[in-house]
Amino acid sequence: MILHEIYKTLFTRYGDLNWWPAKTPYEVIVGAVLTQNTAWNNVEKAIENFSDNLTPEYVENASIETLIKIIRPSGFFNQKAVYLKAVTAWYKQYGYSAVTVQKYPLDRMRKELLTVKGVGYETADSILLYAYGYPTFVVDAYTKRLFERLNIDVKLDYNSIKTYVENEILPDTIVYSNLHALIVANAKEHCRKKPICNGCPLMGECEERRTRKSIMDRSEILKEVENDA
DNA sequence: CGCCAGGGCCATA
DNA sequence: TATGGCCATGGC
Repeated sequence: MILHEIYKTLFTRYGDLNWWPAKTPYEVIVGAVLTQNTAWNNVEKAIENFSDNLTPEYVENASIETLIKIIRPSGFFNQKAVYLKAVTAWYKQYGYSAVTVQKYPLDRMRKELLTVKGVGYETADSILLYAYGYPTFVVDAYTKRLFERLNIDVKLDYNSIKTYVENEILPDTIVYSNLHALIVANAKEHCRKKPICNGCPLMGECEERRTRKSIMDRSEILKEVENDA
C-alpha cells in the first residue's frame, strides 16, 4: 500500500515522465550499458560521438580501440567497450526478433541477458522494460536509497526490493517505467546522497516512518536492557 | 580540490 | 553467497 501512495505522490509532483532518452531498442541497450554508475550527461557525449554509427553492425565490426575512443566520456571505457561487443552479439542473436514480437517469456529473456558479460540485474531489467516493454521493475541505487530512508521493511538487496515492488504493484510496463523514472527524478532533485528534504513531496511520509523506526529501535534497546537484568 | 554519478566483474573467504 | 577493490570521465 505504501508504494501506491509513493507513486501517487511522486506522480502528482512530477507528472508523466515518459522516460528513457533513446529511440530504438538497440540505443536503449547501449545507453543501459554506458550509464552504469555514470551520469547520463557523460553518456550523451559518448552517444554523440557515435554520430550516425550507433548500429549493431558498426559496433560489431569496430575494433575495441575505436569503441574506446568513442565511448571515452562515459568512463570505465575499457570494460564498457567489451560489454558493448557482448550485448551487440546478444542483440543480433535474440534481440531483433524480440523487438516486434515478445517471442520468449520474461523469465527466459532475463536469464539469457544475465549470461551476457556486462549485464547485471539492473541493466537486464532496464533493457527488458525500456527496450522491449516487458513488465519488470528496475531497481537502482536511487531506489535502494529511497527505501532505506523511508524505512521500508525489506532487505536492501536487488531481488528483495524488486520482489517487494512487484508484489505491491501488479506487473504493468507503463507503471513500472513511470515509477522508476519518478524515483530517479525525485532522487536528483531531493533524495540525493546529501538529501535536500526541503520541498520533497515525500517528506511527510519519510519523517513519519523514520520516527516510527526510532521508536522501534528504542523499544529494542529496552528489551535488551530487560534481558540483561 | 573532493565528491559523486541510473553497476558489474572478479578474487577472496 | 557475500563482501571489497577496482574501473574513469566530467559536472559541480
